[in-house]
Amino acid sequence: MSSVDQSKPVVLVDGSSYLFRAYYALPELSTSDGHPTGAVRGVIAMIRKLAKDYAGSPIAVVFDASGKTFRDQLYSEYKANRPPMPDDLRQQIQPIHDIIRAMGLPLLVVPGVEADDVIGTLAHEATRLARDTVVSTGDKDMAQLVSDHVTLVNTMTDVVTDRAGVHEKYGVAPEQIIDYLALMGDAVDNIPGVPKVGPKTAAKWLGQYGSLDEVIAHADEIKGKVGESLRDALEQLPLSRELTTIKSDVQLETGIEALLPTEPLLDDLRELFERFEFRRWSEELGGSVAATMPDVVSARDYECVLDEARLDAWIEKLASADLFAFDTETTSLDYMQAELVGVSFSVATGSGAYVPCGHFYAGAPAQLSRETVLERLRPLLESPQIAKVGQNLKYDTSVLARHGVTLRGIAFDTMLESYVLDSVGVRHNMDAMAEKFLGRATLHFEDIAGKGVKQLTFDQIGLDIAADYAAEDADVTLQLHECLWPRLQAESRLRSVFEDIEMPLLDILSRVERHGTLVDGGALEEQGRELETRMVQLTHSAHALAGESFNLDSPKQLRRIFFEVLDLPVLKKTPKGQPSTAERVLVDLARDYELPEVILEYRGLAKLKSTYTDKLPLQINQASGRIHTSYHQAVAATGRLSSSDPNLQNIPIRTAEGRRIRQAFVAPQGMRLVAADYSQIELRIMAHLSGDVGLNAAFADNQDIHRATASEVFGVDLDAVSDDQRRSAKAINFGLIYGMSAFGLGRQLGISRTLAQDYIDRYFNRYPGVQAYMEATRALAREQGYVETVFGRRLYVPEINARHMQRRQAAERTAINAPMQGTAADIIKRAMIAVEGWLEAGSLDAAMIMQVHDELVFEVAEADVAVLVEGVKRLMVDAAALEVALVVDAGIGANWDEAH
DNA sequence: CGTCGGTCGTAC
DNA sequence: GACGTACGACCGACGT
Repeated sequence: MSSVDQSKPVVLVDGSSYLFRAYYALPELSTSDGHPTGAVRGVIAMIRKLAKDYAGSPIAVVFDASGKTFRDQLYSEYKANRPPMPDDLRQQIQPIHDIIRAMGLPLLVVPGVEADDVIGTLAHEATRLARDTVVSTGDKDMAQLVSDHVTLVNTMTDVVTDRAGVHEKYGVAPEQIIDYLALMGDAVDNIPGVPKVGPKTAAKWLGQYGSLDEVIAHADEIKGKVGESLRDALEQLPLSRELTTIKSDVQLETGIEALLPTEPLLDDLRELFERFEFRRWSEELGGSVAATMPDVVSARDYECVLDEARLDAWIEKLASADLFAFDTETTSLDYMQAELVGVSFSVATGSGAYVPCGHFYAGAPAQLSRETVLERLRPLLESPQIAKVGQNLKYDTSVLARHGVTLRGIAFDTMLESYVLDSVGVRHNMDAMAEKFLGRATLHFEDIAGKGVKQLTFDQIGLDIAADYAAEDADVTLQLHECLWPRLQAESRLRSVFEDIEMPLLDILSRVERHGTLVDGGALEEQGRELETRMVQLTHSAHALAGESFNLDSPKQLRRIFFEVLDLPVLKKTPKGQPSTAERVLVDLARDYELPEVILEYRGLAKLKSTYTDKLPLQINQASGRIHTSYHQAVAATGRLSSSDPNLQNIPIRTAEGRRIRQAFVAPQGMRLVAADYSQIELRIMAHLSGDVGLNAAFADNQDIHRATASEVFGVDLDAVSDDQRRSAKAINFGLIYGMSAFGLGRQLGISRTLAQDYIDRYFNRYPGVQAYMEATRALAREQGYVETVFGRRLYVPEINARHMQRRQAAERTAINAPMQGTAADIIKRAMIAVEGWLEAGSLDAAMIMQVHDELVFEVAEADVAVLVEGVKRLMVDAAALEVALVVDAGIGANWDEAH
C-alpha cells in the first residue's frame, strides 16, 4: 500500500448509523440456508464505495460497542425508548466486522464509548494536525462536528454537508447544533429537550440569542406557551446539552497515523463473500480483469434460434421442464401498439434462447416467421399445465393476446413476487431487481438501443446483441424467481397475497386494459374549445388587474405579480420558503382581492383542458376506437393499483365542468355503464380493525357515518346535527384514516389548532377503541418494522424508528393509513377476481372496464343490466367478511357521470 | 433539445 | 413542517 498522501482527507465512517439504516431500508436478504445478510450487504457496499472514492486516504470504520457508556451513567433513561436490537440485525454485526478486517480497513470498536465520540475525537485530532476530515454518516447529530476542516457525507444518498450545508439544512451554524439538538430533544434517545420546541423554534431562538446559555438567560422574555414550556424545562437543559454533545477527548489507543488501510486478505475475503453469497463481489476477487468488468461477462450460454430444428429442440426441452422463464420482445412499450419480434426462454441458470421472428434491418439473417414461431409455441404457451414464470407477464399476456395466442399456465411473476415481499424497499423493474437480489448488472435496453429520438426499436437491433439481451432477460427472470420464491413460500400470509390475489389479478387486468373504454373524443374537443374561449377572457382580465402582461401558468411569475407588484399578504409558504400560490391561499386572498379569483378560475380550467379535454382524445386507440389505460400492479406501496397513459383514476368529479369530462366516457349503442362502489370502505375497515363498539354500532345501524360522528363529537341528537357539524365530522373521519394531526385538521376546517385538538380529543373519548387501535398500530410498527392488512399484505415502514422526527412521524402516518388503504385494496382486488370468474362462467354480455380504488365500472348490454348489478353487488359485498358488513352502491347510465 | 426538481391539482 | 396513496401538467434551471 502506498504511503498516505497528506493532502488526502481522513475518512471516518460511522458504521453504526449505516448498520441500522441498511437493516431497515434494504430488503431482508438472506443466504440460501436462511442467515440474514441484508444489513451486511448494505453496509459493506457502502464501505466499498467509500474505499474506492477515497483511495489513498487514512480511513477508520467505527462501530458502537455493546454495553453502557458515559451517557447511561449521566442519565439512566438514556435511549430508554429504543426498542431492543432485532436478533436478525444483531447476528449481522460480527460478519460485518470480519469483512471489514479482511478488507484491510482499520476497525474501531471501543468499549464504553459510542461511535460518535470516537469519530469526534479522531476528527478533532485530524484538525489539530491540520488535516481535512470527511465523516461518512447517516446521522444528523454529527452536524455539530462540521467545520472548515470537517465535512459530512451520507454515502447512501451522496449528500455532502459542509458549513454552508448545515446552515441551509438546520438554519443554524455547526457550532450551534449541540444547543439546537438540546432544545429539541430526541424522543427515541429519550433526551428531554423543551416540549413544544421543534427545529423551527430552536433555530429561531438560536438565531435571536446566539446560544443555549443566552436563550436560558432570556427565558423570561419568551412569550406564549412555548415560553412557559421553556421555563419549565430550564433545569433539564444542561443535561440535554451534555447528552447531545459528541466528545472530542476520548482516550483512544489508535491515532490518525495508525489509520492506514492494509492489503486485503483475499482468501479470507473470498471465503466470507462466498459464505454470505455475495456472488458478484466474490467473482471480482477471482481474477484481475474480472475485478473491473461488470458481471455482464460472467459465464453464460445463450442461443439464437434461427431454424425449425433448433426451435423444436427447445420446445421439447421447455415442455419437459417443471418451469420455464419466458419473455417477449416487441417494437413498443405500449401493449396496444407492440408488434412481436421475438421470444426468449430459459430453463436453467446461465443459459437461454432467443427466437427472433421480426428483425428487419439491412443484412439481417433469415429468421423463422412470426406465424411459424407462434404456431409451434402455441401448445406450450396455451397449456395451463406447463408452468411459466416471467417479469411483468401482464404485458406479454396482452401482446400475445393481440397476436391470437392466449397465455396460460402463468405460475409466477417475479415483479409481483418482489412487490409482495416488500412493496417499498426496491423498484420492481428487472434491472433494479437483478442488481438488488442477484448482485448482478444486466444489459440495459438503453445500452443496446440508445435513447432519445435516436432510440432504435427492438426489431432494428442486431441479432447477436438482441439475442444476448433477450435471453439474459429470461435467464435473469428465472434466477430472480429462484431467489424470491423461497422467501415468499416461507411467509404463508405473503404467499397467500401473492397466490390468491396478485397472480389471479394479472390476467384480469390484462383483459380490462385490452377491452378499453369508449370515449367520445368529439365531445371533449368541443369542451376544450369552450374552455379555450373562457381562458382567453380570464387571461385578459388578469393582465388588466395586474397592470402588466404575464404567464398565468407560471407560479414564479404569479408570485412576482402577487407579492411584489400588488404586494398582497403572504399567507403561506412552500416547503422551499417561497410564498405559495396554492389553491387554499388563493381562496383566502380572493375574499379581499379580485386577481386571485380570476387565477383560481383560470387554473381550474387550464387543468381540465391540458390534462383531460386536450389529452384524452389523442389517446384513443386508432384500431379499437377506445382508450386503453395501463394499470400498475407493483407501484403503490399500500397495495392499491395505479393507472397511467392515461390515468383513469383521477378523472374529475367534484365540479360541473369536471363531470362533463366523465360524460364523455360512454357506453356503446345498446349498452349501459354500471358503476359499483364501496360505501365508506376505509372507515368500515377502521371499525373492523379497531373493534370500537360505538363505531361498529353506527355502521350496524346503517347510519350516515359522518352524521353519527358529529352527533357523538358535538353531543347533539342525530337529527339536530348541522351541516357544518357534519362537514367537520367528515373531515375528522378522513383525517383519522390519514393519521392526521390537530394542525392538519385545523387547516382543513379553517379553525384553530386548539379547537381542532379539542375535536380530536372528543372523538377519541367517544370512540376509545379507535384511539387504542392507532396506538397499538404505531407500537407494532415500531416493534416489527412493518404493518399488515387484514389479508396479510405487508408494508415496511423503515423510518418508523428514525431519529429525524419529521420522517418518523411521516412513517407513523403511513403505518396508520396503510392497513386501512391496503385492506380496501385487497378487498376490491378479491372482488375483481370473483366478478371476473362469475362473468366468465356465465353468459352475460358484460365486461369490467375500469377500477378506481373503491369503484368498479362495467359495460353491459341493456338486457343484462339487472342481472349484472345484482351479481356484482353480491360479489363485492362478499369479498370480505368483516365485523361490519360491506355496502355497495351501484348506478346505471349512458355515461360514467350518469352511472353515479 | 432533453432531463429533472419544484409546484400545483385531480382522484380515492 | 403540519393528512395517506397515486399520475401528470407546466415552468424553468441546467446540461448537452
